[in-house]
Amino acid sequence: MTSHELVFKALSDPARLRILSFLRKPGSECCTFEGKVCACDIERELGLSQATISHHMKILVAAELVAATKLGRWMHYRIRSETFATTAAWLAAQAGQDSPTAGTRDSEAA
Amino acid sequence: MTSHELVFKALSDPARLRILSFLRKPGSECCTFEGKVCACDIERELGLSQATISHHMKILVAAELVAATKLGRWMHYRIRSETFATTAAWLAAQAGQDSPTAGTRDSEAA
DNA sequence: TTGACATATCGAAATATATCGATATATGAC
DNA sequence: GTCATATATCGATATATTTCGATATGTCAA
Repeated sequence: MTSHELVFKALSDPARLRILSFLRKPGSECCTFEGKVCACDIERELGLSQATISHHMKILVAAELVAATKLGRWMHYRIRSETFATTAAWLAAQAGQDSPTAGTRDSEAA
Repeated sequence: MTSHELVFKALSDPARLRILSFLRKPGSECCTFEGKVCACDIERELGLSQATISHHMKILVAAELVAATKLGRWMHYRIRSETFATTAAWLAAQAGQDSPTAGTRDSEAA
């Protein structure tokens, strides 16, 4: 599985999209620190079990959409903007004719 | 399922990524016409059954990543660049602080 | 060390997805 | 009309994913 595939798979689940949205604008919950959010906050926000949140976070971290830091007992998570930007650039290249692999044919008219 | 979710789910399968790549640079196959590619070409290229290709094309069209046109007995497909561009822009907005829903907190340091 | 708590992992159940062969539908040729 | 061909749909199977409760691991406090 390519890295882009990993990212797209990570983005194709509603629970994980909610997690990412929450990471961008968390409330003022118990464990939140410097814009990083702990797993317990996400669990409360999403209303899913602790095991399920842990599973989703693992997928988001593997896709490099989220960075994880352990602070004592707590895991703190934050968005990894670089990955969003890289993926956006890849998609934009797919939209245009600017990819080095393109050029043999015109597949774009509308 | 949101439209972005549909797109990401469509992009998270290796067969469909191969189809999109082929649509961008098809060979000079039998049914290809004006940069549009027929289902039989994709079937030959991917080495999957006709039923499976039909299934994947339906998903790509539903996600609006591909446009389909019926020409006689043939379905002709082409990339829909707008959707790639729109999705790229959405991802870029997720990466930055420029979303109107953001701003209450700093979730970006690296 | 013991106890409490945050998170990870395990095993299982429910649901979704990818894939195929078989068949149905639609279109062009005759 | 009948036949051949291109694609769609159906039904089945294999695999993957989401979710949970239970349990393990790791860390802090006393």
